[in-house]
Amino acid sequence: MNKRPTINDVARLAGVSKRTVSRVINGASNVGKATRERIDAVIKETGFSPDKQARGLAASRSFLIGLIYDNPDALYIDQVQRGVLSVCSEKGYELVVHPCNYNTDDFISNCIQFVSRSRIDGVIILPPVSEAKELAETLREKQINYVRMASVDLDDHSNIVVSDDRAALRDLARYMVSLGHRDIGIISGPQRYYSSKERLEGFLETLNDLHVEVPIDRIIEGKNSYESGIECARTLLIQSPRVKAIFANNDEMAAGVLKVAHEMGITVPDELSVAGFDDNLLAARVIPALTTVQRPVGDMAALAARKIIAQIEGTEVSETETYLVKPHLIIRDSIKRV
Amino acid sequence: MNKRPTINDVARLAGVSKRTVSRVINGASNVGKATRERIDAVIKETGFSPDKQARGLAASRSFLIGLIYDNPDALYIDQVQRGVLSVCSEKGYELVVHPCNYNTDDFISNCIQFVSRSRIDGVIILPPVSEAKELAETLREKQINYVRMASVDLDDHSNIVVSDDRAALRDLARYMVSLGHRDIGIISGPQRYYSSKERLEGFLETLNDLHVEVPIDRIIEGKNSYESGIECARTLLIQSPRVKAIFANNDEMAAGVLKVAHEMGITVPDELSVAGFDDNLLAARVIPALTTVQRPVGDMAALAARKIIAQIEGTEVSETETYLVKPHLIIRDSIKRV
DNA sequence: AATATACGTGCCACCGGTGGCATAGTAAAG
DNA sequence: CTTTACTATGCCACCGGTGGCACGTATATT
Repeated sequence: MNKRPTINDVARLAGVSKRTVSRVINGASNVGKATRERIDAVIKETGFSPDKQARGLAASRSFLIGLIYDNPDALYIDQVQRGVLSVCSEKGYELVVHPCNYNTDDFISNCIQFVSRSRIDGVIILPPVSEAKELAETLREKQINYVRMASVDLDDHSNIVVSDDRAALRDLARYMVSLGHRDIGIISGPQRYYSSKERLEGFLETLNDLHVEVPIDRIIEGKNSYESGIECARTLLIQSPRVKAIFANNDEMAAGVLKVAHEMGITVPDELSVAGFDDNLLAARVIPALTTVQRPVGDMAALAARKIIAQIEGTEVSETETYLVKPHLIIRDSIKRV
Repeated sequence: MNKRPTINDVARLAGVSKRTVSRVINGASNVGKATRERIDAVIKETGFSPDKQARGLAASRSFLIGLIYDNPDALYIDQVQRGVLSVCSEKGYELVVHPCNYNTDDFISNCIQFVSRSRIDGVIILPPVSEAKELAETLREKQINYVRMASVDLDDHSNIVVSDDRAALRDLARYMVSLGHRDIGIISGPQRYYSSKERLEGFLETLNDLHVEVPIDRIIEGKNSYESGIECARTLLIQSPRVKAIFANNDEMAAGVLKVAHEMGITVPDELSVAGFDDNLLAARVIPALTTVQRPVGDMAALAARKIIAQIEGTEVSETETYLVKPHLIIRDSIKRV
């Protein structure tokens, strides 16, 4: 077809200079009303929309937002993407995804390359990569805009959105105890991650307040995978057969617990209660459906997107925009009163 | 820190014109060996890498590949993204995601806008959007590069990658019958999708060859969701209690069948066998683990990426590159010999 | 009435590359 | 020893916008 109209076409048709058209499309204030209307009309008529490449080249911007992660949970990623995109598309940005490998040496330079090569305007970093102190420092040094999503408050509030996992785990602990549970086992996440630590501590802290003891041998550190859940559940249930309730650091591992219980002929939730975390795809599908904790992932991601765009455009985030969101308990069938 | 080096810096340092540097970074053949080496050295030394924006503006390219989809299956999307990215990053492209709403009126213009605004070099279209004839036609008209992923061969082989669902379903049918199943029920997918039709037909066709009848009232059309699976399973199992095996069009619905069986006190696989499709996250986690069909999604996506890049760069895809891949049966615990 | 201030607009350079063409240098052909 | 034919390289315009500054005109100030 005929080529897309450019700013020059619009300028010619409206009988003004391209500079003025540029002002209009950027919403500059100092344009005469009549002129603005004329130009708007031409824009509508021709279907003109500015070329992001050219705009980017001239203004040193790309209208691209990067998403950096190293997370196996596809569902989580998907929710994040949708949340970010809902904001992006409205503001004229596009989302470029960049899964990476957190454990390689060139991980940081890889991310920097990614940003600088495509002139990405800003990046959103997902856990657990978001916990990498060094990455954040490098980005800050290079003056690259970033926002982290995390479970702990470890940055300026304009650079982070955190879910209060600890508070959610307090709720879960109270809930379990209120149902009469005293013999509790835990399959924690890797303690090198803040998020896993937060959850464990929030849980233990509250149990402690309620005078419920969890002997150290009833706490097993898992790796957050289904397989790891199976392994840990076996160890835990053999080693401490009196355990009547298990909290697993995520739904994947909780599913592993269900599997092992089934193998061992233990009925859930009659003989054993199980709680997960994430409200994964699995959670509602598994039998019995898992009682778990749901983070408002999409909302968090949208908030992160709003923050990064605010940084990029230099508009301050409104003070009402918070940085802390609280996950909430989803009660299903896997926990039963003793 | 100090700004990124530009082509001008490299040219100056190497004592040549920027045009020659441009030739080197584009792998043009007509550059003297000595010159090339000198330039390469400077590039390495300075860490120069060409600015995609500028390159794009000049050459009318963006080095961006778009991914268009309207698919609720996060796991599928995730696998696709990883597959595409493995090829992209190697060839210097980035991936821009664009979930959309297949059912809105402006769906097509929305996609076109997406492509033209960011000058996306080419798009990969996932099912079920990939079945939209009109979209493909519009793209072709506008000379936008595209590759579709689908379950039916409905385009030039350079524009499509198809998984042979029909063949996979033939295998599944043979497998079920070989295990003695004769009383088979089906929860199909929406028949307006080719993929669902292909699966149903492949399955029925083979059962027919093997002289197994499936009465029409044992075929129920579902909507591919878990909830729909539950609903259809209820109808089917109440209406035709003699059914001893069910094929569900995807794992989500198969999980629904499992749920209903559990509710009704029917043991799977002892009293009822169940098969799914997709090898979803659920498949292995659910109890009993689902026998299902796995498509090599990542490989298909990588192939699609290679095809789209070949189109963009004008290099023909090697003839050995096929367009057809065959899914394969994953045998787990949900089907048992009668 | 003269001067200062503000506003609306246009001109031109520039962002960092690529395309087309001109040109110098060198090798092959006559 | 020319003429021809390449090969290697450079020059300059251009892609489609934005930034900085100058300029003309209208309004406010003294």
